[in-house]
Amino acid sequence: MKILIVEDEKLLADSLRTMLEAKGFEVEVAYDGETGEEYAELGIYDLLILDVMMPKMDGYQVAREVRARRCSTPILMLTARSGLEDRVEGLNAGADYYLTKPFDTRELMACINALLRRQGGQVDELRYGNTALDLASGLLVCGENKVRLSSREFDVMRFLLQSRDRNLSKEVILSRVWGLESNAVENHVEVYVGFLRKKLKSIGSNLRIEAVRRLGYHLEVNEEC
Amino acid sequence: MKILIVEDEKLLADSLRTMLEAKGFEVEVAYDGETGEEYAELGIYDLLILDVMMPKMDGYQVAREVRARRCSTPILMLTARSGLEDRVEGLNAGADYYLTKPFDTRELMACINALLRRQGGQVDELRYGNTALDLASGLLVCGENKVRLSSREFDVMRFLLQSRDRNLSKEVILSRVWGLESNAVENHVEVYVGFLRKKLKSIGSNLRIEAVRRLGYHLEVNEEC
DNA sequence: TTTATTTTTCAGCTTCATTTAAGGAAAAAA
DNA sequence: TTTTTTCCTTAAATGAAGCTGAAAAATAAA
Repeated sequence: MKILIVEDEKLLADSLRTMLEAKGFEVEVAYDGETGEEYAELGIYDLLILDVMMPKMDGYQVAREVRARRCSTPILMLTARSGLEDRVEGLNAGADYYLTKPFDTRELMACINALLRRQGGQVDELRYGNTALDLASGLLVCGENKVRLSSREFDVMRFLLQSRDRNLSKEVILSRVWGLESNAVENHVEVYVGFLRKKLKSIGSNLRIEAVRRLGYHLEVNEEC
Repeated sequence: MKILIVEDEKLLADSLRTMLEAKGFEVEVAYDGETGEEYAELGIYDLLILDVMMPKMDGYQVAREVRARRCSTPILMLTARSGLEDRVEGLNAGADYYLTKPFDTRELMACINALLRRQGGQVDELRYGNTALDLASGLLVCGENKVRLSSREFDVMRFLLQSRDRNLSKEVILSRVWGLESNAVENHVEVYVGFLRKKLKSIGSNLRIEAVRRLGYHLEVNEEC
């Protein structure tokens, strides 16, 4: 699970990151609204945590922009302002939850879990076609047949499964799986798609990873199978 | 949109109902937890509003039972208890939002909208006639039939759909789709219009790309179809 | 350490979306 | 009518995008 924190106070941002990483989340941080929006719109996160009070571009604006771009990642708003108006504005801007500082760790975790649960985060396997990816064991299962996926293969497969029929560009897959800072190249995606195709075939899956030139990859259920 | 209110205080329940009905929702009320659970598990509601403090079966329990039955309707918890423990318990019981009384009407509406918005499942597509272009997958859809568009075809089709009945000269299409710096020629547009016509026909679309001599192309809905 | 596994790099190969080009059809102009 | 212009269609050429196998490098396991 990948979380983006948009927060200008480095101290708070870093303590949040530490806490979430301890809970097993992958975390990336943007220290201002513009960068935050840019990252968020990649559509590679499972959750956005936005601070409201930030210089230049505040959290409301980020939320509105992100939603205007039809990006539907859940948004948790975090702020010291506890007024009614603020809560209403936050929710109307596209946030899914509004939490006021100071907040308790358990409360934050409860919120995050509630939001991810709805997103489908609580499931322990991803199914599509005749195939399932067991999230706990990292096994790709089709009937009696199973293969073990390496960690990278697993990440790519999960992203494809989570995004179903949506088209994913290599760029997006790279930033989601290898991370924004990584210097991985597009051929990595091609190679891993190759690995996955081989493994899908080996267990008799009816899933196909289709390439659409210039646009990316997407999963499909192959009917004649 | 259908909402179930589970609330034992008749006064509050009725005022909520009135308010929500005024906003155009269909509302049903259960005055105790057991009835509430029973109704909720029908799975016919778009949202549950649960009071926490109720005789016999409280809101937490209702939420837990409903979730245990794998019913995923969004739950809004409503309560006078504002303690941290309560909020955490509510969220962990399966609620999606926790609102403390007394609450403002606008805030409640903002919450409800936030929850329903998420429920709606964002689809972004361009519709016209009996046909839709799914922007996420790049598919051109007409009822049961779909075709995949190539990257160029997609760009041209999107531009045509965005401009609806307006007339688009080849020059404009070229500069918009191929870019200003490109050295593409007008025949490219002609060829791609040909491709799109073929694909539109293949899925039984009633859209037609009409040519107007010297002026360009525009989309039309063909009535006799 | 050695060995095994996973990830990255790279070069050559394949393929198919796009481009090019040319001839035909239809409309407009002369 | 003939000529000219504009649009349509088809088919072949091309080139960039994607695929693959094998080796190198990195990482984990024994």
